[in-house]
Amino acid sequence: MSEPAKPRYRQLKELIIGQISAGELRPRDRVPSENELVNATGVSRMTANRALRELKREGYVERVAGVGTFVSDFKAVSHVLEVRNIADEIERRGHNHTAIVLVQEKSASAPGPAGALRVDEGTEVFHLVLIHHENALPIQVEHRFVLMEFAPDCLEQDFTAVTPSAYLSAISPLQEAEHVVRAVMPDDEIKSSLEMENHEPCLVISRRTWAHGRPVSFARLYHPGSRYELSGHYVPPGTEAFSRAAEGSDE
Amino acid sequence: MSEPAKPRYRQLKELIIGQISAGELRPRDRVPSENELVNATGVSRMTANRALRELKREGYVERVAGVGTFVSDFKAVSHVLEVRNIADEIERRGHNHTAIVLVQEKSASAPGPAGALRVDEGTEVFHLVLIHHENALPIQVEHRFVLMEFAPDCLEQDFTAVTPSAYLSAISPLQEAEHVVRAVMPDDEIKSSLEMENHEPCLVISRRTWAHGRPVSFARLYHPGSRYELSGHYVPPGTEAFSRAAEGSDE
DNA sequence: CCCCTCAGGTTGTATATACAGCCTAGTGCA
DNA sequence: TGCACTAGGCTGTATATACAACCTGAGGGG
Repeated sequence: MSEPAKPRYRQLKELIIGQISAGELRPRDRVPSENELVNATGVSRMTANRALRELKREGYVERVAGVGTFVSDFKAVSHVLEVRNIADEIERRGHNHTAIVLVQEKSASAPGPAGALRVDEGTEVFHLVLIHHENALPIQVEHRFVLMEFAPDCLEQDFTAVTPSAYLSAISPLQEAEHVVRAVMPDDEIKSSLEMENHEPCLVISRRTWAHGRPVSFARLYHPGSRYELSGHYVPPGTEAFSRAAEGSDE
Repeated sequence: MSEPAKPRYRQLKELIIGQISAGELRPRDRVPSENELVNATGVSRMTANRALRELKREGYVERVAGVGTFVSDFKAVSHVLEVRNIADEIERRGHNHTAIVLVQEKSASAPGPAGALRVDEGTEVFHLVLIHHENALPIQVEHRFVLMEFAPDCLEQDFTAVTPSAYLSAISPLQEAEHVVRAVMPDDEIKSSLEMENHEPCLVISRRTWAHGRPVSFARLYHPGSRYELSGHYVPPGTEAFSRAAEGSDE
């Protein structure tokens, strides 16, 4: 084996995860305290603390100061729909990304985007429409609305080179995002842009990004429903559950 | 203020996040090393280490042993589509959840589920079909396939009382899940079960859960596309980005 | 000119120690 | 019986120290 000896705090974590996984420790059971782990395994308390602290952050256990550490009721069956920069997404697949800009203008915001951006209906915002291609196959139509004060040079950008998502991230690197996923029937414009069959449904991801504590950008991302799948395989930073599952695990 | 004095590692984190947020530290910029933080702020190196280690886990910075710490290109615009137990989901909204069991039997697995569960086509698996209601409105059709060896008493369960998801969690509390989201046109059975209009599309979440290092359950969850929305507001444990955004942040 | 080596800075881990804050259980007093 | 208090265990944080592993860049030898 190519085992350069796992660090001790990791061994401790895996020991405990193993006991939980094997049923020796059941939900709500008490996990050995830091000092008990010190006595049992010979590590220092700080090492035991790190192991338990990380297990807590990962959802395996809950800790109460003065009381103890307990196995979580059930590890949150988690998630994972990471939708970031479609260009990156495509690059990761080793494919080629190109984009066509259909609309790049100032316009009065419609009720939907206005509500999402928390501005009055009719407020001028930047409006973008792009078609993203993966190896010449249209894969996403992006309708985006951006607060003018947030990105004043939005009209001068070349969004075939840098996606709006990447551009906005560059302006304010600390963005949070909300996503809403829906299935709809596409209108004719979307349908032809994505070269879709007649009665094929469409997956719409509405994304709102926040900066400085308020929404600054709202986008509707249209995908051909059956052609493109959002896979749960990608592991966002900090999500360790999936990497464990992926790397074979039991030892 | 009701400030019981934040711990120093937290102050350090907020200091650095503040500098990134204000643009003083830009993506790819070098963040002060642990020792520099020690000299600058007077904390011990272990405290600086903890601050930087957590910032790394949260996606703010990247660290390279022997080189330094650097501001992330952009904080992964993250995610959040948490799909867990639909009953819990409905309860959280303060509504009433009921379920109808249409199918609960052993059956030979079709190619799709067989592939997902990594068994041969035709292998006998438990097959469930349920309709979930939120306040008498049909909200989800659940087609589920479970490995027989994993849940031998699957036929005796009353899934109107405990959802399959909760039941499986109880059997093996440590489950991981993958999700794939697609939009499709429902077949007649789904369409009538969900009381859908004629050409309304359908949101399908395919979920595969893992236990003991292998897939044990595969489900297709059908939602009426336009009636039900998966909101990104829920904050899963360990996702600190959203809670920060929620609690007001700048201090 | 290229390659090797080595020094120094940086992260990653581990330990021993210390104190604060929280909670529980039990003691003792009224 | 019922209440107040306390001792002890537990987590949370902080520090000082140590060594290993890693990377870069400078310098020297071929």
